Amino acid sequence: MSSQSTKRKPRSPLAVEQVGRVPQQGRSKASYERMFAAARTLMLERGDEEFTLIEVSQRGNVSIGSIYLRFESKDNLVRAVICEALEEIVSAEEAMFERLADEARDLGEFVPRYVNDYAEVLRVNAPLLRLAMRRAAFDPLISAPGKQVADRSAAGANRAMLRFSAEIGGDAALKADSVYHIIFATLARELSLGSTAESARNYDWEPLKRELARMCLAYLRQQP
Amino acid sequence: MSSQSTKRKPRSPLAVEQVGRVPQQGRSKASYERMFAAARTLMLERGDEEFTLIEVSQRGNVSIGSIYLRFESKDNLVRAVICEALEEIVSAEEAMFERLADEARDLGEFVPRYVNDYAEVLRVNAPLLRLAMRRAAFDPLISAPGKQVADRSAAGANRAMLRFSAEIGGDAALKADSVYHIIFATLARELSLGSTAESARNYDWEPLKRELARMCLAYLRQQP
Amino acid sequence: MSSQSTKRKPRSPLAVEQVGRVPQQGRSKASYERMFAAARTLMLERGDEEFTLIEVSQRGNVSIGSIYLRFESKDNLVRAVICEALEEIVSAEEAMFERLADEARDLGEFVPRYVNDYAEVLRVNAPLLRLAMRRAAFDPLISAPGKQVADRSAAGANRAMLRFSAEIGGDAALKADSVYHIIFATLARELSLGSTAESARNYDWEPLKRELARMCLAYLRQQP
Amino acid sequence: MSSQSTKRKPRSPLAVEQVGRVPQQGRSKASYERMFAAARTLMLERGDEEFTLIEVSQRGNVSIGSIYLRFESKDNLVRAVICEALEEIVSAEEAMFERLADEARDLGEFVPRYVNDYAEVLRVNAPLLRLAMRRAAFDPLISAPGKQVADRSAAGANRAMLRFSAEIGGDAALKADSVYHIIFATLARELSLGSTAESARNYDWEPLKRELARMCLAYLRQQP
DNA sequence: TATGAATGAGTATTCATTCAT
DNA sequence: GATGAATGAATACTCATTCAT
Repeated sequence: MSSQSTKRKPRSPLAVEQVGRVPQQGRSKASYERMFAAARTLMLERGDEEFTLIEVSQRGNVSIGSIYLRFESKDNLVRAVICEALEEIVSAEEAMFERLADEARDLGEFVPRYVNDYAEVLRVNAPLLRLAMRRAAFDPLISAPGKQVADRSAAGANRAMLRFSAEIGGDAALKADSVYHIIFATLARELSLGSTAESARNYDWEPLKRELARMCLAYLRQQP
Repeated sequence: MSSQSTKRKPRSPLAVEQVGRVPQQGRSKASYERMFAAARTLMLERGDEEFTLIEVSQRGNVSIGSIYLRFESKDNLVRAVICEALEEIVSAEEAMFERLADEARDLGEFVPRYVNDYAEVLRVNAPLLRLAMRRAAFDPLISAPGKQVADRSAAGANRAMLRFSAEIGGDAALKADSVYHIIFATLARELSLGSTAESARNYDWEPLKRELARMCLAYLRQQP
Repeated sequence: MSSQSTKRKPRSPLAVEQVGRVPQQGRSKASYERMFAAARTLMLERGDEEFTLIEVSQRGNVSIGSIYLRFESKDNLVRAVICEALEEIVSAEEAMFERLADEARDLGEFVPRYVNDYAEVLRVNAPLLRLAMRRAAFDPLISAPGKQVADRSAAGANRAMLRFSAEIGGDAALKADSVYHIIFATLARELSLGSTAESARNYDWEPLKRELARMCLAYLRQQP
Repeated sequence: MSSQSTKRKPRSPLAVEQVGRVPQQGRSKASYERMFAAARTLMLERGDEEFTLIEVSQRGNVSIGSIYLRFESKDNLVRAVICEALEEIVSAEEAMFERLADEARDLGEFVPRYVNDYAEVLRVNAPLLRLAMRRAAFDPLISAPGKQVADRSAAGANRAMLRFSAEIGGDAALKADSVYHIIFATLARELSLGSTAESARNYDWEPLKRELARMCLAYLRQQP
C-alpha cells in the first residue's frame, strides 16, 4: 500500500535473511561490510571454516565483539556469506533467462546458448558455490536455501525449454527435466562443484559444452 | 596380462602404496587390520577427519604408538582407507566391463546396461567415494590416485563403446568420451558424490537412468 | 522516637544510600523503577550475578546508558537491589516486635511466637536474603549493612526477651543473646540461607520450630 | 575373598570416586598430586571457580592436557577437591565419635564435649566445607555426597546421644534429632559455613559453645 | 617392537563498560 | 540527559604427535 511496497524490489527471494542483520546506517553499515568482506575473502582463500574470527577482526578492522553484534556465531557469519552468494546466483540466472527468452527462437538456438550461459553463471560463482554445496551436506540452514535455488533453477530451465515443446518428441516435460539434471550435473562436475578428485581437469571445457548441447538436442528432438 | 600379473597378485594398480606398510606376519598383520578397520568404520560413521586416534586405538584395541608404527600420521591412515576403497572400485569396474563384454551385443544393449551397472558400482562404493572426492580437493596424495581411477574408468568406457563404433555417427572417439563424462557426472551427482545441497533427492533415480541412456544413445547414433 | 522519625519518613536506616541515586522526578523515576525491577526479577530468577545488563536493558525497557547514569556499575545495581531487601526485612522485624510486645505477656508466650514470626519474616525474604548473605561473604558494601541488620535484629530480640528477665535464671543478658544466635542460626539453616548442601530438607519444619522454642525456654528458665 | 578385600580399608565411604581417576603409578601419581594440590590451593585462595586451568597448569607444573587426562573438565577437578574434603570430614567425625564414646560417661559430659569437638572438626575443615556447601546449592554431584555426609553426621550424633536416653525426658529420639540440628546450625553459622553477612564475627565463640551446650542439656533433661 | 602418558598451541565466545552522537 | 554500538580481554577445551620406558 505505502510507497514502500511499490518502489522496492523484493529483497531476497530466498528465506535466507534471518542469518545476521544488516544495519542500515552509515558507520554501522561500513563496519558490517568490512567484516563481511573480510570473512568472504578468507573463506575464498582457505575454505569455509578454515579461518579465525581474530583474522576477520584484523583484516576487517572491526572488534571481535562487533562481529557477534551482527552474527550470533561464526557459523552464522559463514552462512551469511554463502547465502549472499546464493542470491547472486539467483539474480544472474534470472538475467540469463530473460536474455535467452529474447535471443533464442527455437530449440536449436536455445540449448547451446543455455548450456553456455548457464556454465558461465556457475563458473563465475563457482568458488562460493563450492563452499555452499559442501556445507549444505551437513548444515540445514544452507541446504534449505540451497534447495530453493536449485529448484528455481530447474523450474526456469524447464519453463524455457517447454516453450519449444512442439519441437520435442514424446513426453516433453520428462525430457526437459532430464535434460536440466544432466546439464547441471555435467557443468557442476566440470567446475568441481562438489570438490572432485580430478579437480585439475584436462578434458576440454569447450568441446564438452558443445557435445553436451548436441546430446540434449538429439534427445529432445527424437521421436519416441 | 603383463609380466606384472604373473609373479604376484597385482596389489594396487594405483600408485598408492607409499601410504602405510602392510605387515606380512600374523600378529602384526592382525593388529594392522584392526586399526585399519576401526578407522574405516569411524570414517564412515563421521566423515574422513571427524574421528580421533584415541578412538581408533580403543575400537581397534591397538595402542596409539602402534598406529604411528604403521602409518606415519593420521592423514596417512585416512589416505590408506581411501586408497583401499579406490582399489575396490577399480576391481568392481573391471568385473563390470568383463560382464558387459559378454552380454551386450550392440550399442542399444550396451548403453543402458552400462548406465545401470556403473550406477550400481558407484552406489555401492558411494560412502567412501564421497570421502575420497572431498579429500582429493585438497590432498594431492588422494587426487593423484583418484585421477588414475577416473582415467581408467574413462578408458574402459571408451574402449567398450568403441567396439560399436560402426553404430556411432560422426567422431566416435569424441562422442564416446563425451558420453562417459556426462554419464559419470550425472550418476555422481545423483549419488551426491560431491556433497550437494539437495542431498535428499526427490527426483526419481530409475527414470533418470533410463532417460540418461536414451539421451546417450540418441546422441551416439545421430549422424552428423 | 528520635527526631529522625518526625521530619521525614525514615528512608533507609541503613548506611546504604551511596549505592545508586533515586531520582525524584516522574519520567526519570519511572525508568529507575523499571531497571530496578528488571534487575530484581532477574536476580531472583538466576542468582545475583547471573544476568546481563543487556537483559536488564531489554526487560526494563531502558538503555544501557541509563543504567550507568543511575548506578555506576553492575555491582552497584546488584547492591541496590540487595539493600532494598535488607530494608524491607528491617521494617518487617520492627512490625513483628511491635505486635509481639502487645501479644506476649510472659516468656512462655513470647518465645514460641517469636520463633514462629521471625521464621516467617525470614521465609518471606529468603530469596533475596540468600543472595545478600552470599554476596556479603566477599563484598564489604553488602556485609556492612548486612551486619547492621543483624545487629538490629539481635538488639530487638534481646530487648524483647529482657522484658521478661525476672523469669530468666542466671545471667539474663548472656542467655538472651545466646538464644537469639541459636534461633537465628537454626532458622537460617532451615531456610538454606547460606546455600546448604541438603537444600531439600526433609526434616520437618514445624516440629523443629516447636522444639527450638522449648529448648530456648528450658534454657532461659533454668536456674544456674 | 582375595587378599584385596581383607587388607584394604574401604576407600571412600562416599559415592564420590567417579570424579577423576587417581593413577596408581609413581610419576603419574606425582603429577596427579601436583595438579590436585595446585587446584586445592587456588580454590582456597580465591573460591571454588575463581581460578584458571592455566594457573593450575603453571603452579602444579603439569600441562593442560594432563589435567584433562585425569579430570574430564574443570568442574570435575573442583568436585574432586571438594569430595576429598568431604571424606576427610567423615574420617574426622568417626574418630571424634570413637573418642567421645570412651570419654563421656553421662549426658552432662557428652554434650559439652560433643559441641566442642564437633566445632573443632568443622573449624578445621571450614574453608573447603564452605566451598562444598556453596557448590552443593547448584551442583547435584556435590549435593548428593554432601547429603550423605550430613546424614552420617546426624546419625552418629543421634546414636551417641541415645546411649544416654535414660537421662532424656520425653521423646528422646525427637529431642536428640532436634539437638543435632540446632547444634550444627549454630556451629555452621558461627563458622560462616554458608557465607554469612557478618563473617567477621565479634560475638565470642567460646561462650556461645558453652551456652549452646547448656541449652541442649537443659532441654534434653527436662521432663515433659 | 610396543605402549600410552604427557604435551601445549590454538580459538570461539561473553559481557561490563565507554563515549560519540 | 539519553542512547546503544563498539570494544577486547580473558578462558576452557581438543587432539595429533612424541618419547621414555
